[in-house]
Amino acid sequence: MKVKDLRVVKTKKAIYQALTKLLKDKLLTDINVSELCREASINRGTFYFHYEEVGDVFKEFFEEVIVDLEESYKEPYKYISALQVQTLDYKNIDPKTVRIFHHVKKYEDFYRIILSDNVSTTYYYMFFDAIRSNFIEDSKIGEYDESKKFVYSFMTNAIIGLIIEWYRTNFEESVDDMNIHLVETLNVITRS
Amino acid sequence: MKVKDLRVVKTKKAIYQALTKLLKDKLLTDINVSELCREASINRGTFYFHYEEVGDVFKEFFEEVIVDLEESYKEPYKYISALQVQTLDYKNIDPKTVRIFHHVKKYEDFYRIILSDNVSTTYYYMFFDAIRSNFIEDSKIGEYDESKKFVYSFMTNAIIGLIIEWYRTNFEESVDDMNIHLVETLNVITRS
DNA sequence: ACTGTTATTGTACAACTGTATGATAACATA
DNA sequence: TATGTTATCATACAGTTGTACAATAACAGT
Repeated sequence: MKVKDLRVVKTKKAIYQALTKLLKDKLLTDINVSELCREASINRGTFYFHYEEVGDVFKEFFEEVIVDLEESYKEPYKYISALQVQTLDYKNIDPKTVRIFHHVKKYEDFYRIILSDNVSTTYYYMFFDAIRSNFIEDSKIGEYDESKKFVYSFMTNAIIGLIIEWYRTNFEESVDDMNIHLVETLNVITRS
Repeated sequence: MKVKDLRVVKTKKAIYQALTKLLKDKLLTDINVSELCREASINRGTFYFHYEEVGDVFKEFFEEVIVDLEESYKEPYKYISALQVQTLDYKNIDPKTVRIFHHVKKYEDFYRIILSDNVSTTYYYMFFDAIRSNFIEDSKIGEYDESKKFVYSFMTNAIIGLIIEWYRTNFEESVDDMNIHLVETLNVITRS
């Protein structure tokens, strides 16, 4: 059984490095296949043997980011927020949502691309589905409640809404700030 | 002063009709400039005189859809929901949100494209900003409350989250169904 | 080491892209 | 009606795209 063909490993590594380098200077949308292959020193035909477009490579990047999102959502949370120290008002926050904020902050450079204008919605939906899956696994033990699917999509996209606003403020707020915004928002909603 | 150059009007009309026709058979992503110009019987150079890519034409389409969204959000609401007749439990729904659902249903064919995978996020953000603006104008009289911007983005994207789920069920639910989903979702959130 | 499989390369091709140019026709205004 | 402006067209060009093919080299299993 083939575990890893060294030729493929080498080729993909070259492509990854090339894309990483090019992304430092130009937008994902502005990078074309020829340029990427030139930078990676691989034949263009080889690229098409593995991918269809430049975005597919970025998609593989983002898939690893999504893995981190899922891992950090599941693992025991050891981060002590300054908020939790200061006051107990925030104790009833869903403590897991803050991990999403941490994750986004960690991969800030990626989310600047994913949430930017004029990129494919594919990455957005990858993000959406990942968060939504986490929410579902988190709330139900065992069976999936079909009737709740609108609730999950509502909550998932609401959180992404906060992250979009975060992105638009150039990620200036801290993770704790984002948590405060979430709590305040939930307060506004439950009060109406 | 030039109000409308007949040449431009004619050209754009041809492009609009061509794009409309092509969209019946293929995805927006699969329509290229050459094909569009061939269908519209205009010179390719003329296209580039007005636009940069096929998506720009669709953007003009969607801008009109957005105008309808804003109009229908503002105009006095005359639609009597079966829900409002049946029960009074739903009287405290934000009555204006249902208009968004009506609008999406009305332009279902458009939102099938906007919300589909692998299209530009540009249209998503146009939709997002339109709804968000409406929410803001709706809640404040006069000055804009900067501190509430996360609340607006949260609520806006939450509603779009419902619409994404609606899209994924192929818009099978009725507008009233969507209203029920919204109310149920808000109930779940306020109960937690 | 041998053999069949497969990834990579170079090359080629028709089609599309984005831009530029000059000619022409439609436009606006005096 | 005459004149300057500008949208459209035809053409051209270098570069990209997606695909195809044969040759070659790297791989996996016997």
